Amino acid sequence: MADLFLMLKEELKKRNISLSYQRLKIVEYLAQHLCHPTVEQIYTHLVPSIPTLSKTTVYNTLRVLLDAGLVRVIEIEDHESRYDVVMEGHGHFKCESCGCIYNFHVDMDALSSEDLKLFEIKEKNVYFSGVCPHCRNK
Amino acid sequence: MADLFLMLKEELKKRNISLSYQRLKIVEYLAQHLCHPTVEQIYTHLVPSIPTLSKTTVYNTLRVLLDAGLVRVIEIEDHESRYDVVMEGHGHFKCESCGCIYNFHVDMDALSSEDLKLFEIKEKNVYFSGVCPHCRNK
DNA sequence: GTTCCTGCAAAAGCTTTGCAGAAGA
DNA sequence: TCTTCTGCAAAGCTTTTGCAGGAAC
Repeated sequence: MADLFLMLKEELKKRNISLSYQRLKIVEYLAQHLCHPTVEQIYTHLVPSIPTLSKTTVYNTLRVLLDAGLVRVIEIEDHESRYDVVMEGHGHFKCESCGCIYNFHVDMDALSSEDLKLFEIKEKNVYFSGVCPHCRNK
Repeated sequence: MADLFLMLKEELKKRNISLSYQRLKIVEYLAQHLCHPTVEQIYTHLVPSIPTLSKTTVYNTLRVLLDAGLVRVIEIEDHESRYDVVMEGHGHFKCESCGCIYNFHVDMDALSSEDLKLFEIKEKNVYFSGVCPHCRNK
């Protein structure tokens, strides 16, 4: 993948979204951790280097990115939202043992149904769950 | 579809889950409203006929049904859980305008990926969103 | 009598809102 | 200066837990 972080910065500049230090760090974190972090994870990871950071700012920033269409929310039978910065056609697999979320390729175009021919489809999500290879080997 | 309500009652009896009046009504509601109700919807609908009903009981009952494998939880970018009593291979479409959730047929077996060959897949969910025909015509 | 079910009240957890002060243009 | 961003505190929501009273067997 080309540098996702740079691409995101570019996109933000294009949309006139100012890039404060906090926002920069959050975007950087998202670009480096494609495992779909929760607000909690982002916050916990960044607080050591930005001691004044608040969760409100994490929420605010994610909301801004969401409105700009740069991230997507996914919720897989949790009551925490997770944020996804890669938008191409892929599904999400959640390991019920370690809780980690993996991406896998899905041909979203092939995924349709006669039942929906009169529907306007704007978003397609595929969520699997089970046990990942790492946990199976234990 | 054969009578889903009777089928569910049968399944509950098989599993030795006692069927109180409250539980009976909740199961009946689920069987009659396949549009994936929230706890709120179930509660609001049943309270007039069962004035002493509490949401705790709705939660309790759904938990029991969940543990018995008779319902499934779905969460589509809401912070409310919705409950699904039909287990066969189908996806869920949420209309972003009216909020209603529709089922549509998906060939879940055809839906897989090389990426997951080492994973143990236990559940497959397909969530679409967009605008339903009814709302498009407004 | 023992077990399970109900439902009030309170707590817990995630997210949003109000607002004042700080930072940036 | 004027606007935007930050972050504390508090509120809002959904869901869970503790527990006492009640129903069923």
